[in-house]
Amino acid sequence: MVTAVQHACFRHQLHDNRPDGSIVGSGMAGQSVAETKTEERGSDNSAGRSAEVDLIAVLVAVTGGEPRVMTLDGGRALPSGPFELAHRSLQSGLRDWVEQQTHHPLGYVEQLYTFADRDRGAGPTAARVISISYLGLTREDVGRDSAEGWRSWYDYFPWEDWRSGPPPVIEEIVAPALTAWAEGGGTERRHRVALAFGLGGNPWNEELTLQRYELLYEAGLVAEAHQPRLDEHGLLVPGRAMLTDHRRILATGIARLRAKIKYRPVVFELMPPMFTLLQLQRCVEALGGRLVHKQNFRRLVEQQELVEETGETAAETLGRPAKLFRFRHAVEVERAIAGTKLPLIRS
Amino acid sequence: MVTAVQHACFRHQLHDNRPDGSIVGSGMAGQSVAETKTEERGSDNSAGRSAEVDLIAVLVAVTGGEPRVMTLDGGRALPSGPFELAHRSLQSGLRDWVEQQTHHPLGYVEQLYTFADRDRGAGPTAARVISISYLGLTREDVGRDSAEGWRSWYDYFPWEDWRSGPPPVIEEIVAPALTAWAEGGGTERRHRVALAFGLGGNPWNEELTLQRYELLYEAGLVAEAHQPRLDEHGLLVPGRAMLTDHRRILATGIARLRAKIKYRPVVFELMPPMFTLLQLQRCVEALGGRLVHKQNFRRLVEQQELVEETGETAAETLGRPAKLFRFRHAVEVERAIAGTKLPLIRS
DNA sequence: ATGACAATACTCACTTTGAGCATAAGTTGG
DNA sequence: CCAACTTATGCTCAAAGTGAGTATTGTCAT
Repeated sequence: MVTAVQHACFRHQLHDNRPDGSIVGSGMAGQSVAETKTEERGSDNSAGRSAEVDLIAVLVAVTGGEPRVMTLDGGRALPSGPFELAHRSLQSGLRDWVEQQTHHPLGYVEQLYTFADRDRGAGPTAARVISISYLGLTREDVGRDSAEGWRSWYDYFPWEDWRSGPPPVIEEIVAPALTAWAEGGGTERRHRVALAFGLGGNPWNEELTLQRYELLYEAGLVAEAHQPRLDEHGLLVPGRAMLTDHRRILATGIARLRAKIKYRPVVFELMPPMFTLLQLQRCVEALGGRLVHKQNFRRLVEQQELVEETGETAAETLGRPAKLFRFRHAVEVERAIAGTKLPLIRS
Repeated sequence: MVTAVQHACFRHQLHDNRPDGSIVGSGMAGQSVAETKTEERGSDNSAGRSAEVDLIAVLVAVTGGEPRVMTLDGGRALPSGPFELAHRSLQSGLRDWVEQQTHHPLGYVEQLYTFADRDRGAGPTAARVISISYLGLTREDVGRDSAEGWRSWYDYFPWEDWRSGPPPVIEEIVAPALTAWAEGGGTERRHRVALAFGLGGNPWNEELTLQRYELLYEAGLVAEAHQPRLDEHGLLVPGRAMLTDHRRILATGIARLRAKIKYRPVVFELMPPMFTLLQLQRCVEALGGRLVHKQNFRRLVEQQELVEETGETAAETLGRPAKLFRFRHAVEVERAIAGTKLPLIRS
């Protein structure tokens, strides 16, 4: 526990929380703008008791060492559709829409977050919409009509890929722009920027994807399809835009996945039935946007008995042939037992 | 990562996931009942595009060493109300309802899960309802009109409190009943029961609260207010019932909180401004339902610099006076940086 | 054979945990 | 004031877990 207290936590007191529990404000004065942005951007009121409910999917696959997300409309939207009474459940509704729109079967799925504002996207007259978002993991079905909607998620967040060192975009564009913006916002704002983007000696934390996006949005540095702030500052951070708040939802999905692979064996949902340890490593690196220490990575995977040898070896082109492994599905059950990190008593 | 793979994970392929990512079925045949119970119990179809949206709160406090939850209606319901267009956001809507119904201010709040079925509670004619649930943490305002709706959450889940050893209910009632039920369900079902309840040599995992409840529900061993299965088996597991699916939502909240205190310093939301380390420990123990090793607990809290001395000591009645500490709010920011557990390269 | 390129094996120095043992500092009942 | 009790704090020790490298071993393309 203490652990109970081991990581980061943020307070929100009278303000809305972010999907990832990120910091919003600690009661200090000043950035009420920041604090109220996430779940409540505008929206006209009236009194009604029903709302339209949308289901949105962040469908992820990793192919060719790139993390990809399924998109529609030329990369501008995530698969989505309204929840209808005909749907058995939220998840089955989502599955219906995704399979219908992308012709891609959905495997592992988990709920991400429920948003209640679309103000970012719709005009001021837009009705209240509830967006229930899901994260889905699959293998890209190479060699089909697919490849169609799959795009590297780094197209949308170029500053998130640190696999070949700090992305130049940060030092060249993001950092200066954000720093300038933060000038007008007190220490708190500068602090948030430094933490999120690893400036001023702070280490980079790949899990803060959503916070970084929100910061950029708040600073008016990203444009979305419906709202091309193109000339406001004459300066925009690179990265492909999306409709309404789909890019925010994508950021939420990335953040969740980056955090989750660290404590649950979900990566395997993205791997083919058999793979080499290097392939597994590349997959993890693609998701995290960072390189990992090869030897230690293998040690972990093996000592945790997450995989088992298949007996076969990869027919690679270069170097010593690697053994092919398969995921030990048994761990799914075994690990259900683990979990705890409290300094428990007894045994 | 490998870590990426470190804990438990479950597959669901064509079935709905549980709020806590719990196991549902692994493609093996047999328990389709289990697999489809969570989010899709019945509900009549028609074609509509809007739904009623409810906000439900699991409001937690720890007083007198007991974890409490705020209830209404004589302990049969959680604070809740419909989301209306007049609400600024989901969270503010929730706050409005809770404060109006309980007269208790809401502090820390985080979204729990969105359910789409109320079949459990409402009759077959019930319209589609979306329930968006939240977890809230506060300090019980002792010495007010309050104390009113606060109930120990172990009233609802007696088998969850292991602070004074394995609860007798398990060996006496739960285990036999579940075992009998599992007989008719193949190895898989027996396995699930053993894992969830720590039978057959398996260790107890306090985080599986929701899975345990679901298992009991599936087995027809718990009754809810609207559906008092009282005589079906002539045997029911003890534990207070609630309206519709509120008890399930409560279980979801408990599970989430038990998991969260292990990696985020949220316990402090439940503590008074100043406290002794033993009080903090008791709070953690109350939540987890398990005892922790005192010395190691302190070591963790201190070495992680989660607290700082106030200089004062507690005016206790017994034993050596303890120092009073306060939470170091700075860690909220510092910890935002941490997070990673990948065997990263470089530094 | 010679390199190049990976896959694998092992080391080593710390750090982090799980479990206890030992003291210290008040309170309470003679 | 002393003995008995109760809780707070200090410390020790060994077993695991981690971060960073170094060394070897297979294969394929010259």
